[in-house]
Amino acid sequence: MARHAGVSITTVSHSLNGKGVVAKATRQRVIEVAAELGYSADAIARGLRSNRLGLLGLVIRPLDTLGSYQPEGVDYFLRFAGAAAVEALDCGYGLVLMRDPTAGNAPGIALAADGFIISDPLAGDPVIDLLTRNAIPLVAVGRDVERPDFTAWLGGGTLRNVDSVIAHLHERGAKRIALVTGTDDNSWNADSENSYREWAAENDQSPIVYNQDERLGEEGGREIADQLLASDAPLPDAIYCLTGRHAAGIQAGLQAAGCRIPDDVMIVAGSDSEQTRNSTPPITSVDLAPEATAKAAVAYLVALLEAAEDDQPAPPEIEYDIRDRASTRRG
Amino acid sequence: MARHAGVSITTVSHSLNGKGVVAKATRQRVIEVAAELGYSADAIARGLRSNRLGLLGLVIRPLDTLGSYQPEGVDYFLRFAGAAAVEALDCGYGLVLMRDPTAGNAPGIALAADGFIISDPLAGDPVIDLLTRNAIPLVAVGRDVERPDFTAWLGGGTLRNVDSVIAHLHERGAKRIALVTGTDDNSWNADSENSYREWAAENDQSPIVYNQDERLGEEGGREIADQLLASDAPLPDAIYCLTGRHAAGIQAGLQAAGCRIPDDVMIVAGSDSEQTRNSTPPITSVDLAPEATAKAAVAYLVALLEAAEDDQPAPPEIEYDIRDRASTRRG
DNA sequence: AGATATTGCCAAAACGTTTTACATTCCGGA
DNA sequence: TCCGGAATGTAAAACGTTTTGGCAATATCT
Repeated sequence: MARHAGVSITTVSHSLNGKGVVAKATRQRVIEVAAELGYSADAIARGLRSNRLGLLGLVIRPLDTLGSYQPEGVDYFLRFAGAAAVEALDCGYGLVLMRDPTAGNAPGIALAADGFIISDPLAGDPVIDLLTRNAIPLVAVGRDVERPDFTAWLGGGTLRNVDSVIAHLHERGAKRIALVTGTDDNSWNADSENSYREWAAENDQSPIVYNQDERLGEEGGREIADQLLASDAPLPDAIYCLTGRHAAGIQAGLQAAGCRIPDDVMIVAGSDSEQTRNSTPPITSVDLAPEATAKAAVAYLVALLEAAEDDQPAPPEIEYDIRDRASTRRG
Repeated sequence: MARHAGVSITTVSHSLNGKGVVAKATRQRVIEVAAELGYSADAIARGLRSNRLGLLGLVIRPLDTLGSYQPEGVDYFLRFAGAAAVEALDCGYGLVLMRDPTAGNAPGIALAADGFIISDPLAGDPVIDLLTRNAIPLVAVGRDVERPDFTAWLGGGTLRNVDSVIAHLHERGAKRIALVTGTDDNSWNADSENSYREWAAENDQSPIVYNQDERLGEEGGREIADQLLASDAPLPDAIYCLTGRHAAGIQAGLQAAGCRIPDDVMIVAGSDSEQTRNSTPPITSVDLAPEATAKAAVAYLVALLEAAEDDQPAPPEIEYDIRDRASTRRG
């Protein structure tokens, strides 16, 4: 390239990057020759010098514990990943989806990313340890409940979802509201349960909480339905179930026992999915806005990477809507 | 690192990579010190030397033309991307989803990938040009119809889908079968239409073919329904519609005009999606097996990358199933 | 005219590996 | 005692950039 343009390697670099001092004419010529030759600087060599590859890593923790990366009907994460990849591209970065990079055979490329997005970190997440140890910037979606001083996370709105959902159910006439969470040790489960218990305490209701393994899917929901039916206590008149697949299973299980939805029991899912949209009746759900969240997370991370040390941006807020469906529409 | 272990940089490299000649004891010690320090070779520097980053690129062409990367209800591509990412990880690679790298502001990292997967290349696809010019190995899903000598592609089974679908419809009693394709200039559309026309010629049926822009989604399907209804020719008694969203729109459009599905017209979609699963009646569809296809594509590409020049592997075959639903189940 | 800036370019160092080719030590055999 | 070869380790080159410092040549000032 340098030979073709009749200048030094240095001048080529300066011309193409707009750095240094190069005569306009020379710069122009170099740019033309580069275009003609289809030349562009090798990203790896450039990365070696600058320690910036132009690559973001994405780790979706629930998929690590779920084992499968294609759980049927759970489209939240794939939509999240797709949207994140696109937003990254728009910011001039590539995005690599990875599994837990602390687990054994992570590809060497893992730690070469400029920054990371961790979706739903576990409590005291070792991935966050690894990254901070290597001084790699990261942004989390959902907080690490054991790391209160780590503030670069977004998605705090999920906390307020509990209140919105309870308000929604009250409005529709619910009196005794139960909560069903997953068992992953993340803030989505933990904070939701805490908020719920707070509300119960404030309203003199004895809390009704079930925790069910996310991996069990609809079948796990049916189990919860059985437990509710077998319980001595009367059935709640509304159930807030964080995961969509559990919600669909609970609804099916209750219906199988002759229980009418929404007239006997109303159901809300904390995460919209194909199952909640297409159950009969369709299940009212919180739309966690995977695309918007992903975009916000990427934009925030990029801002973090490109900001000066001294004026770090604050995490963006995200608003979630309730998709009002027949499972909470009485009469 | 070298200092900590009291050996030269060379010996560290040799020890960790199992190359060169190092005394067993020395190698052991180096490995221990590395583990203790949490040291592992910098992927970028290594990449610079070896020209291998451990990164695969994925370009999904239909999403480039679709404009959006999250078309509602089109889950094929996100499932494909997710599965590809996971399989890549299992093979020790990271996977980067990219847009058309020939279009302007591609991230520099684009050409640093070790190999590429191109899903549904266009005719004479410039992305394939770019990659071959840069000697980057690639694998396509679907062939480039203008590049008959390019053989590293899989998914030829889509050709046979036309036959299977027609056989299925015949079996259910269809006599006049219409075809609706998209307008993207790829082999999925082109080869399907060719196969259909061949079949029509062989069976003395005058072909009924509509082409509709993929981007129009269900609305585009309704338009086709209107055109069918407005046509002088009698309605076909079965429609094979390649995209799921068009199929759902056609079904809705015909139903709105009082046409009964499947009794008056049967419908088959060439690609399963949320719309085909959840229309009333549910639409019989070809399951394009995005996960299996993605896995096969990645495995094939990795085999290509790691094979010696002289024994290149052959592309794998993929089988597709027809999901038999009510839209083709008469009386 | 001589001193001092300014402009335009380049050589060389640095980034952290892998690879090649060579240096040292040690041993056994002549 | 000397030599050849095996065993072990290392120095140096190479990968393709960016960055730093400097050197001419030209322009500007006194």
